[in-house]
Amino acid sequence: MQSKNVSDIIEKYLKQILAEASHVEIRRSEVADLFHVVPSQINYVIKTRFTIQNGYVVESKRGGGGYIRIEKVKLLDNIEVLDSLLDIIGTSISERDGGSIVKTLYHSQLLTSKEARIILAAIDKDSLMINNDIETANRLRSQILSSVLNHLRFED
Amino acid sequence: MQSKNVSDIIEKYLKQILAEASHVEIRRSEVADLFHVVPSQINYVIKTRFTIQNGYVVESKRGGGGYIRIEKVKLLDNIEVLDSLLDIIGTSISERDGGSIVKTLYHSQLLTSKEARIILAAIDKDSLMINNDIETANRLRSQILSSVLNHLRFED
DNA sequence: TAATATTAGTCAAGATTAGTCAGAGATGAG
DNA sequence: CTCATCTCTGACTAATCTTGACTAATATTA
Repeated sequence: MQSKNVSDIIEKYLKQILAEASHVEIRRSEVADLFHVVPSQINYVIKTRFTIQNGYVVESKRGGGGYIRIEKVKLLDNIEVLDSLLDIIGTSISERDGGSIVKTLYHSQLLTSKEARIILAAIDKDSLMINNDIETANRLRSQILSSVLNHLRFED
Repeated sequence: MQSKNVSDIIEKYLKQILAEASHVEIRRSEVADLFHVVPSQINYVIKTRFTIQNGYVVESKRGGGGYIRIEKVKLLDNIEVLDSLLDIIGTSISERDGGSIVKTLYHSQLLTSKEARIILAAIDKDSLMINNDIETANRLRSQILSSVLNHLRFED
């Protein structure tokens, strides 16, 4: 099962480092040079293979001394509930349904009551209303809830 | 963790002092000489890394005997600082400044690390971007952060 | 008080990184 | 063979760091 494309090879290279260390910090252009590809391909590899769903957290900085840092996080067991809730959230969700999602998470003991209240404050109608546009608020609510749920997959 | 730029190194130097003392007082030109940079780079380091968002208060004096003094403030002792943060949030705030505020709240033990990560997920650019409009995202971020901070203020 | 010396502040240009996006190219299933 | 999807490229964009010329405030000296 040889890797047929460079993206797979770069992925393997990074994961090999991550097998021994909890994180890896690279200079984008150096890794691109190493594999004789354009720098933006590194972004492609990261975007397609080091997602939060797969248990990776990526951060970066531009400018002098810039870097890309990939961290491997430990995924929790028993998170099927997150996937089913993510399906329900979809691309748009009402305040009422969003509140139900948060309650479910609380009752599943994935959130404390304080954490639940923080999220409710964030997806409140007043926080998300722009130009009195309910549909936009619903879209934003789904984006925020999805992002939060994806971060609940792991523990620090 | 190789700080490849001088600003990071100067930041680390100052924070090392602040880890032991509640404040640090420097002569700008001396620190600039120490790291072989122009004096105005010290201003850059302070402006980007020792803001009130980050939990620091800076004062200075020009002329003979001039100095720059950096003080680490404690949120728990200073309700006024929470007000300052709300002022800074205003009606629009960047992802960077918003992130700094959340991290400061965590370091001040007003948030657990999980609570901080939930908020960071909620105010992430990807969560708030609608129609690729950064200014709208900044406005939403300020609304969400204000809501959460006000919630924290009236809690135990 | 006025002139001079001694500090720090501001700002914008240039350098140095990473990010985005649309389109071209490659691959594989049917 | 064709279409859908994945991979790869490069032009353009954005963020961050570094520098230095100019400005402003304060202290000292004449």
